[in-house]
Amino acid sequence: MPELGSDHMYEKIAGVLRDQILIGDLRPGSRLPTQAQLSDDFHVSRTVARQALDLIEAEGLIDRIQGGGAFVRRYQPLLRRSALHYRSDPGAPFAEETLASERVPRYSHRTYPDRAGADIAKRLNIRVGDDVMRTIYTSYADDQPVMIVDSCEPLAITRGTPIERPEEGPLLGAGIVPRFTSIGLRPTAVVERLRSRMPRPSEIEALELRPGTPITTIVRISYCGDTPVETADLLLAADSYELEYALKVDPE
Amino acid sequence: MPELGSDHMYEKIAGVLRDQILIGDLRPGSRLPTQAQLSDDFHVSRTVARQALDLIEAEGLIDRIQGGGAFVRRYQPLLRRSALHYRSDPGAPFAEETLASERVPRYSHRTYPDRAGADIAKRLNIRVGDDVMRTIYTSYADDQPVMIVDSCEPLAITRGTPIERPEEGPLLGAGIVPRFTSIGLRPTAVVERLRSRMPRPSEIEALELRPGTPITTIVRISYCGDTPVETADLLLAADSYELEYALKVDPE
DNA sequence: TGACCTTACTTGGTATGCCAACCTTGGCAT
DNA sequence: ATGCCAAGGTTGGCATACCAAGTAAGGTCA
Repeated sequence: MPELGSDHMYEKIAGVLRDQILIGDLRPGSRLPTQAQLSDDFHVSRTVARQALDLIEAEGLIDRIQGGGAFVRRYQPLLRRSALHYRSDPGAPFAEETLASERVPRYSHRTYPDRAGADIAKRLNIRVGDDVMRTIYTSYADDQPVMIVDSCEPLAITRGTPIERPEEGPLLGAGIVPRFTSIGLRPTAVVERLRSRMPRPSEIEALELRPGTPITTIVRISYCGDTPVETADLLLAADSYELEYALKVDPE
Repeated sequence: MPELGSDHMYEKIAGVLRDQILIGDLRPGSRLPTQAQLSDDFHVSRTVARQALDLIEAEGLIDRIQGGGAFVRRYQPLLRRSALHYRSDPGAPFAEETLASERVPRYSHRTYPDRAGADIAKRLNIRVGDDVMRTIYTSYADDQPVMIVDSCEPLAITRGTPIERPEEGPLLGAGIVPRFTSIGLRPTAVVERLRSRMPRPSEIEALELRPGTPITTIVRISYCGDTPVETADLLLAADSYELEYALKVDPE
């Protein structure tokens, strides 16, 4: 059935290494044979051994260090749960989900007033140029960047309220539900739209992505009834996250 | 600022081509310069031109045809909406979402009784070896495979009912909500857990994936109250799908 | 006009070779 | 013991070269 085991040597070598990695014969962190070793073992040139490593590197299975060797990559994703992020009680979803994986959470942010562009305006159902409060977060787990969030809230709604600046006050690090609830605008729905693809160079740099790592982009809009109260673009390193969506089926 | 523009020629060439593609200078479907052309233009060997193409191919930006050339890849994902799949009315979610993108839906399936393995048993809260009805779907849009679903339902629940075999009877192609509702077990919640990563060879084959295309795996469990009534493993071609989750925030 | 075939073009697989960059380790000196 | 440095090992970037395999286009033949 599966015609695996191509007649091309570089694919054959890659296949052997891939199998050893996936079977667990080669454990995470362990070192692969050197290129010289591989070319010896398989009776091919180093060129071909390198192509084989190129291949499984693009599959996200190994890390390569110039002068150092190739090593089996670890996979330890965080779990991002909708139930955690969009619950009512205050709390720090990101910190909790990071600690749940026994890793150290940290994030930085920058908040500033901005004007809505065409895209944001459409999402928030406001006019282009209208004032919004914009916050950009970078989240780290064990000092490794795992997520970047670019969030916008219409100032027409939040201006003058205690939550005008998201990262000030008692609800620091809390989700949007408790925040807007605190000003009497309890969110009723959140819509997330996601895509996964290979990253652009700027994204590779921002998330310090290694080769063979896809990213997931999420466009989020939070509603209170029919009015959008917040929108955000999330950028996640796909190898750092598993996403869980808990959906309630409405009764008729 | 962004130190884009490496000092390595293959990255430089890849950068130029990538920019032209992303800017839209090179339109989807259009042909890139030949390797010979590139090596001429940039004064490098064909080896380096090939490396540059290898790179943007791994990013999912181009398709290459031996003897034919390299072409800018198209991106036309379907939209998979939770609201569509888990609504109450009967209907054919996959057909609808495919037609919504003006493409031709088609799917094949195979249904057979099976025994639960450790994983399935745990998800369905039954014992290992218990009877389940298993159905494997392969869905196509314009004859291209875009999704594979491996679904299991405990026969302890469905045996003898009209929905024992999912793809028989009047609710053909319908979602799980109307199906289980028809036997008096209206599902109340669905949990989906997703991951994105580069595909294994078997997955590349099954979904006819091109290089640089990640996949998204979804583990789904459908509940009626606290009892799991169905579980499934979904495998999606990431370049064929955009996923939308509409979440209702529960009132305190 | 349509089917077929030849030919030039283009890409893919692989071998060699060379040097730069980087890591690792062991030895030396303080 | 500690720090520094040199040497060897290993990977990365790139040039050349050759042949196989596949495409595309034009010409021939029916």
